[in-house]
Amino acid sequence: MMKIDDTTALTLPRYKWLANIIGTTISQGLLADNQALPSERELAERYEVSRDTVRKAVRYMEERGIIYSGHGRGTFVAPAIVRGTTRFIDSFSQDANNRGSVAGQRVLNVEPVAASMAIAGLLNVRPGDPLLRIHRIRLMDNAAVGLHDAYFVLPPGAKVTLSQIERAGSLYKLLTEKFGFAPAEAVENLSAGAAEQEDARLLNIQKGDPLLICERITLSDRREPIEYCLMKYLSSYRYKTRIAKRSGD
Amino acid sequence: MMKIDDTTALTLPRYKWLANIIGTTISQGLLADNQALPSERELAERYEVSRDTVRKAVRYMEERGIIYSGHGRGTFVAPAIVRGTTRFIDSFSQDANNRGSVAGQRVLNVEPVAASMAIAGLLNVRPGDPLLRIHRIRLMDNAAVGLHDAYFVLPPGAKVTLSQIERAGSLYKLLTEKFGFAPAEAVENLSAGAAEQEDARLLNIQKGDPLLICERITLSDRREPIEYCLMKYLSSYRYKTRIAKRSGD
DNA sequence: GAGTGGTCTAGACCACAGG
DNA sequence: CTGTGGTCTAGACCACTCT
Repeated sequence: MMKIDDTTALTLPRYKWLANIIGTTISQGLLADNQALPSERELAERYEVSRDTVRKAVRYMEERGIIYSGHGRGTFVAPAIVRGTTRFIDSFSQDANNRGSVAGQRVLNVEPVAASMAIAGLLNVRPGDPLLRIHRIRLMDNAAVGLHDAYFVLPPGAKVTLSQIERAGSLYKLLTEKFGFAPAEAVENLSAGAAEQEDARLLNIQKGDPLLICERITLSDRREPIEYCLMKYLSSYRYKTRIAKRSGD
Repeated sequence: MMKIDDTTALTLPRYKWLANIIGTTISQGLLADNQALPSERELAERYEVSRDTVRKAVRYMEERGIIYSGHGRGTFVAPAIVRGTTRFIDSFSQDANNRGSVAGQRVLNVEPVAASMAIAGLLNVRPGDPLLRIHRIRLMDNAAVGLHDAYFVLPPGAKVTLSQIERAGSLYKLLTEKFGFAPAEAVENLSAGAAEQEDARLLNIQKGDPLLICERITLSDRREPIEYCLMKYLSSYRYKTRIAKRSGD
């Protein structure tokens, strides 16, 4: 056995620790696109872990689109075009960072509301049950790019104020730390739509202009629905995503 | 060791074999949403495989959004709302099946073209290099729902005819079997846009109507770009996707 | 404390790619 | 033929959840 590791004295699993080392090397641009990595056996020896642990690190990075491997050929650095296209739940700020922009928001309204029949069905609560609604404009480099209309299922008595949200960098972080909001997975439904009068006013466009419409249901680690969010984005907004291998393996 | 298995005498890896058994049970509706599966140790014993093989099967299904697991709690059936939202490359026919609809197409044009500067850059070829362009209308239950304008990098001398495409159920299948086209991954870029005159005519809508615009670059197993496709869908079309856990693990 | 998933090891053999 | 990734095993211990 080795001494866990050097600087990252946290109890990080060894495969994630290894993945971080390799991932950092790649993100620093020290390895070219499609360049081969050392073989799994060599990595195992070099970092004093079992080959199976190396394989876990490799799979971990493959899932994230950082590297890919071919049977009998080797493991390689994924080209830049696919790196960083893996989506996460709080993807807006994420996306902004990837583009070198600054994500922002202007909260229009935060209020407790009673669940409508439509939303109650989606969130698995009874119509009339209390929800927290947060309506906001999303900004990118201080320019409005979209609208978010979110409805949260929060524990009774959870009180969120406008100033809290504005102080917090991330709404999700605030809800997670204060109210045990624990998003684990989300389902999104994208389509195109035309701007309504109100959308047009808020986004400073014309009524009828095209918008990217995204409906999202967020699920907890127990797969209970905890948020419904209706998002509308300007046509200049880009939603990047990565698609895995074919259905037949 | 056991006798591999009963009917599926193929040399399917044991973890996929196990995943198929469990997956079939779930898709047949024999297990309720969020119902707990037997523990990994029990599955290992029952199916006479090592626990590690069970874990591989579990991870395999987790990636596909079929099940999920919680540390110290157990493994559970993913709710129907998330099952089947994992996207694959040839997703159009896939989507159609999931909705109980029939995917179709009407090929407008298939012709060799010289790469424009814009497309050459994306496909990593030189401007003027030969590409195969396939322009078609996508149908769902015989109604037009979108336009696909695809540019393929194929081996020199590859000849594809209109009748071949119309006979083949899937264009991807045709290209894969005939010309070694081997898609492994794709990057998609979604946005909203307004219908041009030509789009409106083909889709039978008004100029300026909102469209869901999807640009895709498909990569081979060696991560070389092999297809660029510009897709435009009616606002009634839904693009469903699933998002994994947060960025912090 | 009992039971669960999560990590890790040290071997083994198979399947594929490339000279 | 050699080297690579892919599969599989039989243990071990840790970390978490629930009662």
